[in-house]
Amino acid sequence: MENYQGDLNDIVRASASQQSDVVPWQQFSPDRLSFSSSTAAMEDHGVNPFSAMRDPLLLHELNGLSSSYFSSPNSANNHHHMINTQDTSSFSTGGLDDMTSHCNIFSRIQISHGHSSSPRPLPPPPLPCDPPVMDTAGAVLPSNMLNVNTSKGCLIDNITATASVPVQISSQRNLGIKRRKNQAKKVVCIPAPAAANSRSSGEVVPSDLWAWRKYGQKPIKGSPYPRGYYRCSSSKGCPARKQVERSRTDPNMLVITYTSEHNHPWPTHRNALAGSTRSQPSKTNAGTNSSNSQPQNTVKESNNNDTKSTSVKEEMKTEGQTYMPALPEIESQQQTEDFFADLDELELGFFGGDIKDERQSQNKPIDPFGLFE
DNA sequence: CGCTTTTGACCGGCGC
DNA sequence: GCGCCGGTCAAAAGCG
Repeated sequence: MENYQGDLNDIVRASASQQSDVVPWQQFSPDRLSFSSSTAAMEDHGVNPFSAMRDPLLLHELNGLSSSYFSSPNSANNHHHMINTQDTSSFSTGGLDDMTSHCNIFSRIQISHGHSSSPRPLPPPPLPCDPPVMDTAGAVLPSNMLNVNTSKGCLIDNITATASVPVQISSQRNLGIKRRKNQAKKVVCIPAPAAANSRSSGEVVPSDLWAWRKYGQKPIKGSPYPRGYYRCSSSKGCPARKQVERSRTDPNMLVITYTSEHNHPWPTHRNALAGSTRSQPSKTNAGTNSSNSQPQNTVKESNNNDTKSTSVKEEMKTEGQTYMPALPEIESQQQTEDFFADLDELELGFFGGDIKDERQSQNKPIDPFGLFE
């Protein structure tokens, strides 16, 4: 079985050898910053005190990533602008490959909210390779690196249709609901870590502060890459799920689909690693986790100039707290955004954070995925 | 011992 | 109604 086509090992191998084919990519523009992830699909969400928690996935890691791999000093003040929410319906697969192919693999990150209710104008055409953008905290990212996509029923290039299938939150099989309908999902496209980040099996799974347990893997029709199914193991009964798969069009991209939300605070520590072949309970993560019970996405709000990033800024106010429920002053959209508010923060994490600073202060090479440690 | 991953089987939604 | 396919379960094995 280890060599069957869908094995993530193959994914890794493929990623190492393949060039991106088509990567629908959306250029960030300052005027498209707002996070409008609210959707009717999330109405049943209610107010979850934990919904405002940020998923640290990639957050700290990509902080480091960004600062490590993109060292261009210019483009400060743009970090908010790098976050873009869009309707994937506006996605076009054309004309983007070149851009990405010219860039560092880390120049492409997409984050997609699952909503398409508010069609948005087509984005400006992407530039071949925008210069890196540095946030005020010093994180550097190429301006085309991150794409926040809000669309229920969105279709990111390589996201299979299931990512867009409306689903509903439910308990699992015992309720006879295997496909969650009308459940908002958030799709995050990140540069796939190199094989060096792989598990012992070669699987590439970026780690985050949540504890995820893999409960399944399925080959997906039409995709050479299997999809891994993970659930939150930090707390029993936590409905949070995520699916990890490689982009079928760009093996260098990892597509993570988040489903449901955590119903518990951030884990103060990861679950026991026994039996785990995780890529890295590494010093990086382990150190930060063990010494700090709060998420590492302590984003420094150093730039409030952009009034469009309401939700972003609101989220950033939670800095320094173990977790923070949705703040009351958050505008009407907030409640419905709660679900993926944490994921919204992911993007923020790309542009700032303590970890990066720590790493920089230590003058250590940044290893966003624990690849090189 | 408790956790993980792996993997085949099962189940239900959906399209035809 | 049937078959395909995606999502989940659960047993087995491995790891710390």
